Amino acid sequence: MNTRTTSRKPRADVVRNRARILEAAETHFLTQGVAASLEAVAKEAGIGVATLYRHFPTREALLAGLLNERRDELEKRQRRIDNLEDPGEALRRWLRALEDYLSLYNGLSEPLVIASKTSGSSNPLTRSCADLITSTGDYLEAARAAGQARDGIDGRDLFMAVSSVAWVRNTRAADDAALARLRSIVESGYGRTGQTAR
Amino acid sequence: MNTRTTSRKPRADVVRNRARILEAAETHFLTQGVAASLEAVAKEAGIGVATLYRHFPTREALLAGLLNERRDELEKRQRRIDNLEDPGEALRRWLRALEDYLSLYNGLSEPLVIASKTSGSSNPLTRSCADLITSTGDYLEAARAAGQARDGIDGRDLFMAVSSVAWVRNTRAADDAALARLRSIVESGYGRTGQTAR
DNA sequence: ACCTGAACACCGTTCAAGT
DNA sequence: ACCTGAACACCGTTCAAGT
Repeated sequence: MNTRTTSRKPRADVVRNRARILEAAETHFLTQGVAASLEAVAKEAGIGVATLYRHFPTREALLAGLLNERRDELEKRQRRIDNLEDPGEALRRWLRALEDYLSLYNGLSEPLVIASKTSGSSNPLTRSCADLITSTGDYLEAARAAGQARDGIDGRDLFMAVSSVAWVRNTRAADDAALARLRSIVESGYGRTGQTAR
Repeated sequence: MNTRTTSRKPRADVVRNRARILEAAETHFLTQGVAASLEAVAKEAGIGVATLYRHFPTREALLAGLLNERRDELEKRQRRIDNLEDPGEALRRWLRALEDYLSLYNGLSEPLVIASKTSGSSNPLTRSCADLITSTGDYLEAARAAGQARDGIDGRDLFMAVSSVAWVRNTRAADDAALARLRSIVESGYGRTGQTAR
Protein backbone atom coordinates (compact mmCIF):
# COMPACT_ATOMS: atom_id res chain seq x y z
CA MET A 1 0.00 0.00 0.00
CA ASN A 2 2.12 2.84 1.31
CA THR A 3 5.33 1.05 0.48
CA ARG A 4 5.99 3.64 -2.21
CA THR A 5 4.79 6.77 -0.44
CA THR A 6 7.08 6.33 2.53
CA SER A 7 10.11 6.41 0.25
CA ARG A 8 12.85 7.38 2.73
CA LYS A 9 11.55 5.21 5.56
CA PRO A 10 13.98 3.34 7.79
CA ARG A 11 13.94 -0.36 7.04
CA ALA A 12 12.27 -2.43 9.76
CA ASP A 13 15.18 -4.68 10.63
CA VAL A 14 17.60 -1.79 10.46
CA VAL A 15 15.67 -0.03 13.19
CA ARG A 16 15.53 -3.20 15.21
CA ASN A 17 19.26 -3.82 14.83
CA ARG A 18 20.07 -0.29 15.87
CA ALA A 19 17.93 -0.63 18.98
CA ARG A 20 19.52 -3.95 19.84
CA ILE A 21 23.01 -2.57 19.47
CA LEU A 22 22.21 0.37 21.73
CA GLU A 23 20.67 -1.88 24.31
CA ALA A 24 23.60 -4.29 24.34
CA ALA A 25 26.11 -1.43 24.37
CA GLU A 26 24.32 0.17 27.30
CA THR A 27 24.62 -2.89 29.49
CA HIS A 28 28.23 -3.54 28.48
CA PHE A 29 29.34 0.05 28.95
CA LEU A 30 27.57 0.22 32.29
CA THR A 31 29.46 -2.77 33.59
CA GLN A 32 32.75 -2.60 31.68
CA GLY A 33 33.14 1.08 30.93
CA VAL A 34 33.44 2.80 27.57
CA ALA A 35 36.33 0.57 26.52
CA ALA A 36 34.15 -2.54 26.53
CA SER A 37 34.64 -4.97 23.67
CA LEU A 38 32.57 -4.04 20.64
CA GLU A 39 32.76 -7.63 19.50
CA ALA A 40 31.06 -8.67 22.72
CA VAL A 41 28.44 -5.98 22.23
CA ALA A 42 27.71 -7.25 18.72
CA LYS A 43 27.50 -10.80 19.95
CA GLU A 44 25.05 -9.89 22.70
CA ALA A 45 23.01 -7.90 20.20
CA GLY A 46 22.86 -11.01 18.04
CA ILE A 47 24.38 -9.38 14.98
CA GLY A 48 27.70 -9.48 13.13
CA VAL A 49 30.44 -7.06 14.11
CA ALA A 50 30.42 -5.37 10.76
CA THR A 51 26.77 -4.47 11.21
CA LEU A 52 27.67 -2.67 14.39
CA TYR A 53 30.34 -0.75 12.51
CA ARG A 54 27.89 0.07 9.77
CA HIS A 55 25.49 1.62 12.27
CA PHE A 56 28.16 3.27 14.40
CA PRO A 57 31.42 3.73 12.51
CA THR A 58 33.35 4.66 15.64
CA ARG A 59 33.11 4.08 19.35
CA GLU A 60 32.38 7.79 19.73
CA ALA A 61 29.40 7.47 17.40
CA LEU A 62 28.05 4.66 19.54
CA LEU A 63 28.57 6.71 22.67
CA ALA A 64 26.82 9.66 21.07
CA GLY A 65 23.88 7.41 20.23
CA LEU A 66 23.65 6.26 23.82
CA LEU A 67 24.03 9.73 25.28
CA ASN A 68 21.30 11.10 23.07
CA GLU A 69 18.90 8.63 24.62
CA ARG A 70 19.90 9.87 28.06
CA ARG A 71 19.52 13.48 27.13
CA ASP A 72 15.82 13.73 28.06
CA GLU A 73 16.57 12.79 31.64
CA LEU A 74 19.08 15.58 31.83
CA GLU A 75 16.68 18.05 30.28
CA LYS A 76 13.99 17.05 32.71
CA ARG A 77 16.38 17.70 35.55
CA GLN A 78 17.32 20.98 33.90
CA ARG A 79 13.71 22.13 33.83
CA ARG A 80 13.42 21.50 37.56
CA ILE A 81 16.60 23.50 38.12
CA ASP A 82 15.28 26.40 36.08
CA ASN A 83 12.47 26.80 38.58
CA LEU A 84 14.87 27.68 41.35
CA GLU A 85 15.04 31.24 42.61
CA ASP A 86 18.70 31.34 43.60
CA PRO A 87 21.04 31.38 40.57
CA GLY A 88 23.94 30.19 42.70
CA GLU A 89 21.94 27.19 43.83
CA ALA A 90 20.86 26.58 40.24
CA LEU A 91 24.45 26.58 39.05
CA ARG A 92 25.47 24.20 41.79
CA ARG A 93 22.66 21.79 40.99
CA TRP A 94 23.35 21.96 37.28
CA LEU A 95 26.99 21.12 37.82
CA ARG A 96 25.92 18.15 39.88
CA ALA A 97 23.53 16.97 37.18
CA LEU A 98 26.33 17.39 34.66
CA GLU A 99 28.68 15.39 36.83
CA ASP A 100 26.16 12.56 37.06
CA TYR A 101 25.74 12.63 33.31
CA LEU A 102 29.51 12.47 32.74
CA SER A 103 29.86 9.61 35.21
CA LEU A 104 27.32 7.34 33.52
CA TYR A 105 29.93 4.98 32.12
CA ASN A 106 33.41 4.48 33.44
CA GLY A 107 35.80 6.40 31.22
CA LEU A 108 33.12 8.56 29.64
CA SER A 109 34.54 11.91 30.64
CA GLU A 110 37.70 11.41 28.62
CA PRO A 111 36.16 11.17 25.12
CA LEU A 112 33.79 13.99 26.03
CA VAL A 113 36.54 16.34 27.13
CA ILE A 114 38.50 15.47 24.01
CA ALA A 115 35.41 16.10 21.91
CA SER A 116 35.01 19.49 23.57
CA LYS A 117 38.31 20.50 22.03
CA THR A 118 37.82 19.41 18.44
CA SER A 119 35.42 22.26 17.74
CA GLY A 120 35.72 21.50 14.05
CA SER A 121 33.77 18.45 13.04
CA SER A 122 34.05 14.70 12.59
CA ASN A 123 33.70 13.75 16.26
CA PRO A 124 30.06 12.73 16.89
CA LEU A 125 30.34 13.77 20.54
CA THR A 126 31.28 17.36 19.77
CA ARG A 127 27.72 18.54 19.33
CA SER A 128 26.44 17.09 22.62
CA CYS A 129 29.46 18.62 24.29
CA ALA A 130 28.88 22.05 22.87
CA ASP A 131 25.31 22.04 24.19
CA LEU A 132 26.44 21.07 27.65
CA ILE A 133 29.07 23.79 27.68
CA THR A 134 26.57 26.39 26.50
CA SER A 135 24.15 25.46 29.27
CA THR A 136 26.94 25.60 31.82
CA GLY A 137 27.89 29.04 30.56
CA ASP A 138 24.30 30.24 30.90
CA TYR A 139 23.98 29.11 34.49
CA LEU A 140 27.37 30.58 35.28
CA GLU A 141 26.43 33.93 33.76
CA ALA A 142 23.20 34.07 35.73
CA ALA A 143 25.06 33.27 38.93
CA ARG A 144 27.65 35.92 38.16
CA ALA A 145 24.98 38.53 37.49
CA ALA A 146 23.65 37.79 40.96
CA GLY A 147 27.11 38.14 42.46
CA GLN A 148 27.36 34.43 43.18
CA ALA A 149 30.20 33.52 40.86
CA ARG A 150 33.50 35.14 40.18
CA ASP A 151 34.81 36.69 36.98
CA GLY A 152 37.48 35.33 34.73
CA ILE A 153 36.13 31.87 34.03
CA ASP A 154 33.64 30.61 31.48
CA GLY A 155 31.35 27.66 30.84
CA ARG A 156 34.08 25.67 29.22
CA ASP A 157 36.27 26.04 32.30
CA LEU A 158 33.55 24.75 34.55
CA PHE A 159 32.82 21.92 32.14
CA MET A 160 36.46 20.86 32.42
CA ALA A 161 36.36 21.13 36.20
CA VAL A 162 33.23 19.01 36.44
CA SER A 163 34.64 16.49 33.96
CA SER A 164 37.68 16.10 36.14
CA VAL A 165 35.50 15.49 39.19
CA ALA A 166 33.59 12.89 37.20
CA TRP A 167 36.90 11.33 36.27
CA VAL A 168 37.95 11.01 39.89
CA ARG A 169 34.54 9.61 40.70
CA ASN A 170 34.89 6.97 38.01
CA THR A 171 38.27 5.81 39.24
CA ARG A 172 36.40 4.78 42.40
CA ALA A 173 39.39 5.96 44.40
CA ALA A 174 37.35 8.46 46.39
CA ASP A 175 34.50 7.66 48.73
CA ASP A 176 31.37 9.81 48.97
CA ALA A 177 32.81 12.10 51.61
CA ALA A 178 36.01 12.64 49.63
CA LEU A 179 33.99 13.39 46.51
CA ALA A 180 31.94 15.92 48.45
CA ARG A 181 35.14 17.63 49.58
CA LEU A 182 36.42 17.69 46.01
CA ARG A 183 33.17 19.29 44.89
CA SER A 184 33.47 21.84 47.67
CA ILE A 185 36.92 22.79 46.41
CA VAL A 186 35.53 23.40 42.95
CA GLU A 187 32.50 25.25 44.33
CA SER A 188 34.43 27.68 46.45
CA GLY A 189 36.80 27.95 43.50
CA TYR A 190 34.28 29.41 41.14
CA GLY A 191 32.02 31.11 43.66
CA ARG A 192 32.21 34.24 45.71
CA THR A 193 32.95 32.25 48.84
CA GLY A 194 30.34 32.90 51.45
CA GLN A 195 29.67 36.59 51.07
CA THR A 196 26.62 37.23 48.90
CA ALA A 197 26.77 40.02 46.35
CA ARG A 198 27.79 42.86 48.66
CA MET B 1 88.28 -14.08 43.03
CA ASN B 2 85.39 -12.45 44.81
CA THR B 3 82.83 -14.49 42.93
CA ARG B 4 81.98 -16.23 46.17
CA THR B 5 82.18 -13.35 48.61
CA THR B 6 79.62 -11.16 46.78
CA SER B 7 77.01 -13.86 47.06
CA ARG B 8 73.77 -11.83 46.59
CA LYS B 9 75.14 -9.59 43.84
CA PRO B 10 72.92 -8.62 40.91
CA ARG B 11 73.99 -10.49 37.80
CA ALA B 12 75.64 -8.23 35.20
CA ASP B 13 73.27 -8.87 32.30
CA VAL B 14 70.26 -8.69 34.61
CA VAL B 15 71.24 -5.17 35.56
CA ARG B 16 71.80 -4.30 31.93
CA ASN B 17 68.45 -5.76 30.87
CA ARG B 18 66.64 -3.87 33.58
CA ALA B 19 68.25 -0.62 32.49
CA ARG B 20 67.42 -1.29 28.86
CA ILE B 21 63.80 -2.04 29.68
CA LEU B 22 63.44 1.16 31.68
CA GLU B 23 65.05 3.19 28.91
CA ALA B 24 62.84 1.72 26.21
CA ALA B 25 59.74 2.04 28.36
CA GLU B 26 60.55 5.68 29.07
CA THR B 27 60.64 6.61 25.39
CA HIS B 28 57.52 4.61 24.57
CA PHE B 29 55.51 5.92 27.50
CA LEU B 30 56.59 9.45 26.71
CA THR B 31 55.31 9.21 23.17
CA GLN B 32 52.44 6.72 23.47
CA GLY B 33 51.27 7.13 27.06
CA VAL B 34 51.15 4.53 29.81
CA ALA B 35 49.10 2.14 27.67
CA ALA B 36 51.96 1.69 25.20
CA SER B 37 52.57 -1.83 23.93
CA LEU B 38 54.84 -3.80 26.26
CA GLU B 39 55.73 -6.04 23.36
CA ALA B 40 57.06 -3.01 21.52
CA VAL B 41 58.99 -1.95 24.60
CA ALA B 42 60.59 -5.39 24.86
CA LYS B 43 61.47 -5.37 21.18
CA GLU B 44 63.09 -1.96 21.44
CA ALA B 45 64.99 -3.09 24.52
CA GLY B 46 66.26 -6.03 22.50
CA ILE B 47 64.92 -8.67 24.85
CA GLY B 48 62.09 -11.20 24.89
CA VAL B 49 58.72 -10.20 26.27
CA ALA B 50 58.88 -12.72 29.04
CA THR B 51 62.06 -11.14 30.33
CA LEU B 52 60.23 -7.87 30.66
CA TYR B 53 57.53 -9.62 32.64
CA ARG B 54 60.12 -11.26 34.83
CA HIS B 55 61.61 -7.88 35.72
CA PHE B 56 58.30 -6.06 35.99
CA PRO B 57 55.39 -8.44 36.55
CA THR B 58 52.78 -5.75 35.92
CA ARG B 59 52.53 -2.48 34.07
CA GLU B 60 52.27 -0.75 37.44
CA ALA B 61 55.58 -2.26 38.51
CA LEU B 62 57.21 -0.88 35.38
CA LEU B 63 55.67 2.52 36.02
CA ALA B 64 56.89 2.44 39.59
CA GLY B 65 60.39 1.66 38.34
CA LEU B 66 60.28 4.63 36.00
CA LEU B 67 58.83 7.00 38.59
CA ASN B 68 61.47 6.09 41.13
CA GLU B 69 64.10 7.30 38.70
CA ARG B 70 62.26 10.61 38.39
CA ARG B 71 61.89 11.02 42.10
CA ASP B 72 65.22 12.85 42.61
CA GLU B 73 64.12 15.66 40.30
CA LEU B 74 60.99 16.10 42.34
CA GLU B 75 62.95 16.07 45.59
CA LYS B 76 65.36 18.65 44.24
CA ARG B 77 62.42 20.84 43.38
CA GLN B 78 60.99 20.18 46.81
CA ARG B 79 64.17 21.38 48.51
CA ARG B 80 63.97 24.64 46.61
CA ILE B 81 60.35 25.03 47.68
CA ASP B 82 61.25 24.42 51.30
CA ASN B 83 63.41 27.53 51.22
CA LEU B 84 60.43 29.77 50.57
CA GLU B 85 59.18 32.03 53.33
CA ASP B 86 55.49 32.08 52.42
CA PRO B 87 53.77 28.75 53.20
CA GLY B 88 50.93 29.60 50.82
CA GLU B 89 53.38 30.13 48.00
CA ALA B 90 55.18 26.93 48.96
CA LEU B 91 51.95 24.96 48.81
CA ARG B 92 51.08 26.44 45.43
CA ARG B 93 54.49 25.60 44.01
CA TRP B 94 54.43 22.11 45.42
CA LEU B 95 51.08 21.43 43.84
CA ARG B 96 52.46 22.60 40.54
CA ALA B 97 55.50 20.34 40.90
CA LEU B 98 53.16 17.49 41.71
CA GLU B 99 51.03 18.26 38.68
CA ASP B 100 54.09 18.16 36.44
CA TYR B 101 55.11 14.86 37.97
CA LEU B 102 51.66 13.37 37.40
CA SER B 103 51.61 14.61 33.82
CA LEU B 104 54.86 12.95 32.80
CA TYR B 105 53.20 10.28 30.71
CA ASN B 106 49.78 10.45 29.17
CA GLY B 107 47.41 8.46 31.34
CA LEU B 108 49.71 8.37 34.35
CA SER B 109 47.36 10.03 36.80
CA GLU B 110 44.79 7.24 36.57
CA PRO B 111 46.91 4.35 37.89
CA LEU B 112 48.33 6.68 40.52
CA VAL B 113 44.96 7.76 41.81
CA ILE B 114 43.82 4.16 41.83
CA ALA B 115 46.97 3.20 43.70
CA SER B 116 46.24 5.91 46.25
CA LYS B 117 43.12 4.02 47.20
CA THR B 118 44.46 0.51 47.61
CA SER B 119 46.17 1.39 50.88
CA GLY B 120 46.65 -2.30 51.51
CA SER B 121 49.41 -3.75 49.44
CA SER B 122 50.19 -5.43 46.12
CA ASN B 123 50.13 -2.30 43.96
CA PRO B 124 53.74 -1.17 43.41
CA LEU B 125 52.61 2.43 42.95
CA THR B 126 50.96 2.67 46.35
CA ARG B 127 54.14 3.52 48.21
CA SER B 128 55.16 6.38 45.87
CA CYS B 129 51.64 7.66 46.14
CA ALA B 130 51.57 7.62 49.90
CA ASP B 131 54.75 9.69 50.02
CA LEU B 132 53.32 12.26 47.65
CA ILE B 133 50.16 12.53 49.69
CA THR B 134 52.10 12.90 52.91
CA SER B 135 54.17 15.74 51.46
CA THR B 136 51.04 17.42 50.17
CA GLY B 137 49.49 17.16 53.61
CA ASP B 138 52.58 18.73 55.19
CA TYR B 139 52.55 21.74 52.88
CA LEU B 140 48.81 22.10 53.37
CA GLU B 141 49.16 22.01 57.15
CA ALA B 142 51.86 24.68 57.08
CA ALA B 143 49.74 26.89 54.87
CA ARG B 144 46.76 26.41 57.12
CA ALA B 145 48.79 27.30 60.22
CA ALA B 146 49.64 30.56 58.45
CA GLY B 147 46.00 31.19 57.64
CA GLN B 148 46.56 30.57 53.95
CA ALA B 149 44.46 27.45 53.51
CA ARG B 150 41.04 26.54 54.67
CA ASP B 151 39.96 23.81 57.04
CA GLY B 152 38.10 20.65 56.20
CA ILE B 153 40.37 19.20 53.52
CA ASP B 154 43.49 17.09 53.73
CA GLY B 155 46.50 16.12 51.67
CA ARG B 156 44.65 13.31 49.96
CA ASP B 157 41.94 15.70 48.81
CA LEU B 158 44.49 18.02 47.25
CA PHE B 159 46.26 15.07 45.70
CA MET B 160 43.02 14.10 44.01
CA ALA B 161 42.40 17.65 42.86
CA VAL B 162 45.88 17.96 41.37
CA SER B 163 45.57 14.54 39.74
CA SER B 164 42.40 15.64 38.06
CA VAL B 165 44.10 18.77 36.74
CA ALA B 166 46.91 16.57 35.43
CA TRP B 167 44.30 14.40 33.80
CA VAL B 168 42.74 17.35 31.98
CA ARG B 169 46.21 18.47 30.98
CA ASN B 170 46.98 15.08 29.51
CA THR B 171 43.85 14.99 27.42
CA ARG B 172 45.35 18.00 25.63
CA ALA B 173 41.86 19.48 25.47
CA ALA B 174 42.84 22.62 27.36
CA ASP B 175 45.40 25.19 26.23
CA ASP B 176 47.80 26.87 28.65
CA ALA B 177 45.41 29.67 29.52
CA ALA B 178 42.55 27.25 30.20
CA LEU B 179 44.83 25.15 32.39
CA ALA B 180 45.83 28.24 34.32
CA ARG B 181 42.17 29.03 34.93
CA LEU B 182 41.53 25.47 36.08
CA ARG B 183 44.45 25.77 38.51
CA SER B 184 43.05 29.07 39.75
CA ILE B 185 39.74 27.38 40.50
CA VAL B 186 41.51 24.76 42.58
CA GLU B 187 43.71 27.37 44.26
CA SER B 188 40.91 29.61 45.35
CA GLY B 189 39.09 26.42 46.29
CA TYR B 190 41.53 25.36 48.96
CA GLY B 191 42.84 28.79 49.94
CA ARG B 192 41.55 31.65 51.99
CA THR B 193 40.85 33.65 48.86
CA GLY B 194 42.81 36.87 48.92
CA GLN B 195 42.58 37.91 52.52
CA THR B 196 45.70 36.90 54.45
CA ALA B 197 45.25 35.52 57.95
CA ARG B 198 43.31 38.46 59.43
C1' DA C 1 69.37 -18.60 37.40
C1' DC C 2 67.93 -16.28 33.58
C1' DC C 3 66.35 -15.78 28.87
C1' DT C 4 63.70 -16.98 24.70
C1' DG C 5 60.13 -17.26 21.24
C1' DA C 6 56.22 -19.74 20.33
C1' DA C 7 51.48 -20.40 21.91
C1' DC C 8 46.96 -19.05 23.40
C1' DA C 9 43.26 -16.06 23.83
C1' DC C 10 41.44 -11.74 22.78
C1' DC C 11 40.32 -7.51 20.29
C1' DG C 12 39.52 -3.66 16.48
C1' DT C 13 38.61 -3.11 11.87
C1' DT C 14 37.92 -4.33 7.02
C1' DC C 15 36.22 -6.86 3.02
C1' DA C 16 34.61 -10.44 -0.12
C1' DA C 17 30.66 -12.97 -0.31
C1' DG C 18 26.01 -13.70 0.57
C1' DT C 19 20.55 -12.48 0.70
C1' DA D 1 20.41 -2.16 0.58
C1' DC D 2 21.90 -4.59 4.32
C1' DC D 3 24.09 -8.33 6.76
C1' DT D 4 27.63 -11.87 7.65
C1' DG D 5 31.69 -14.23 9.23
C1' DA D 6 36.18 -14.88 7.95
C1' DA D 7 40.61 -12.48 7.59
C1' DC D 8 44.34 -9.58 9.05
C1' DA D 9 47.04 -7.31 12.27
C1' DC D 10 47.89 -6.45 16.90
C1' DC D 11 48.36 -7.10 21.87
C1' DG D 12 48.80 -9.17 26.92
C1' DT D 13 50.34 -12.99 29.27
C1' DT D 14 52.13 -17.65 30.03
C1' DC D 15 55.03 -21.69 29.47
C1' DA D 16 57.97 -25.31 27.62
C1' DA D 17 62.41 -25.31 26.06
C1' DG D 18 66.87 -23.62 25.90
C1' DT D 19 71.72 -21.76 27.91
